[in-house]
Amino acid sequence: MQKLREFFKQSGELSEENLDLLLSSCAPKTLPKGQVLLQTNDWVNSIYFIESGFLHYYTNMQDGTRVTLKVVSPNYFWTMLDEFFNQKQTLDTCVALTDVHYCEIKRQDYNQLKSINTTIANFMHSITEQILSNKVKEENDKSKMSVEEKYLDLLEHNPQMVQVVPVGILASYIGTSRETLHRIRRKLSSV
Amino acid sequence: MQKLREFFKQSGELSEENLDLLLSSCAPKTLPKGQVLLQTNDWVNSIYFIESGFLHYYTNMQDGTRVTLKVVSPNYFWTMLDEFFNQKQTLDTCVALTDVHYCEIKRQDYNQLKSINTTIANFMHSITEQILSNKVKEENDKSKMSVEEKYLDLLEHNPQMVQVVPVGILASYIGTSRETLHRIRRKLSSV
DNA sequence: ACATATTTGTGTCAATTGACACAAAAAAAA
DNA sequence: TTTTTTTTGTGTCAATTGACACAAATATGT
Repeated sequence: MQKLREFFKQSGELSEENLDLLLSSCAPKTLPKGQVLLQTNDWVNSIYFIESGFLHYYTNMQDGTRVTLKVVSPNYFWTMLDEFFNQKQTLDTCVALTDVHYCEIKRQDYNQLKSINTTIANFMHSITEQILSNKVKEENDKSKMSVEEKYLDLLEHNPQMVQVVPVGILASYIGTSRETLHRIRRKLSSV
Repeated sequence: MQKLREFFKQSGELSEENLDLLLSSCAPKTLPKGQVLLQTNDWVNSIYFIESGFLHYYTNMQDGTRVTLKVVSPNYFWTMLDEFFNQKQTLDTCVALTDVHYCEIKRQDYNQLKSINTTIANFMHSITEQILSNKVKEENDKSKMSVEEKYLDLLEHNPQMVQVVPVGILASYIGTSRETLHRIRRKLSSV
C-alpha cells in the first residue's frame, strides 16, 4: 500500500494517526491479467486504488463491440461512480489488462471513515473535490485536442500505458478506430 | 432563489434552519445577454447556480476559433472547477447566451459553510459526490453516442437549449462542425 | 515446443466530414 | 424604421475516416 500512503500524504496534511486510520480501511489485493474485476449485473460496492498495472473499463454495445470508457492507470482512485454512489447494478465490465495490485475500500468503510473525526471527513471531501476538478480539467483539455494530439499526449504523460495496452483498446480510448491510430503511428515513425 | 431552494431540498434531508443557513450564503444576481461572467486572466472565486438562462463556457484557441467546453443550463451548479479549487487564473471565457438569473457562492462562504456543523458539511460532501458521479455518467453516456444521437438526446432532454442556443455553438458543444449538424437537422426534418 | 488465439500491419474503397464560399434570413443596434 | 451584424441554409470539393479483408507477427495455453 506504499503508493496509496504516498497519495494520501501529498494530498494534504494528516497526522500519522489519522493516516493509519485511513489505511486501515484499505485492503491490498491482487488481480491477475485477464481476470474480471466487475462485470454486467454486478453491484458496485467498493472504490479501488491502483498500485500497479492497468484496468480496462468498457461498455458492451448491442452489436457486440466494446467502447472503452477508461483505461485505469496506477496511482488513481477508480470505481464505477454512478453505480457506487447510487447503489445500482452495472451494465459494464472492468478487466485487468496486466497483473494488477490494488487497494479496495468498501462502501461501508468509506462511509464509516467520514464519521471518525472532522479532520478525516474534511480530508476526504477535499480528495473528492480534487478528483472532480481533475476529471473536468482532463475532459476539457481533451476536447481541445485532435486524435493525433491525444495520442502524443499519452506518449508523453503515460508511455507505459502506450506500451502495455493493445492498440485496439488505445484507439477506442482515444475515440477513433484501430486503423486510424495505426496511420498516425506510421506517420509519426516515418518522420 | 426558488430553484436553488428546490435543488437543496431534493438533494437530501435538511432542516429548515440548516437550509436557511445554506441559502444565506447564496447571493441572487442577474447577467444580461452578451455580458461576460468570467474571462481570460480572471481569478475564479465563486460557484454559480443557474436559476434561468444559458451560459457559454469556451476556450479561445490560438487560431481565433472557440471550442465550447459547456453550455450551462438552468438548475445546475457550475464553475471553472480547476481554477476555483486550485486558485488559478483562467484562460477561458464564460458569457451569457441569454439573460441569466443565477446565485453566487463565494469561496470564502463555501468554506465557512463546511465548518458550521457536520450536518451541513456532510450534505455538501454528498452534493460534491453527486456532481462528480453525474459528470462521469454523462461523459460515459456521450462516449457511446454518435453525433446524431447526441443531438437527438439534447432535443429530448433539453429542447429549450436547442431552441435558444445558436447552431454553431451547439455543434461545437456536440463536437462537430456547424455544417455537419446542419446536415443532420435537414435529414431529420425530411423524415 | 507446438498448437491456438490474439494482435498488428497493410491495402482498397465507399462514406462521412470539414473547409470554403456566399446568398438569404433573422436579430440587434442605431 | 433603417442599417448593420450575426446566424442560417446550401453547394462543391478535397481530405479524413471507418469498414472489410487478410497475411504476418506475437502472445498464450497446453
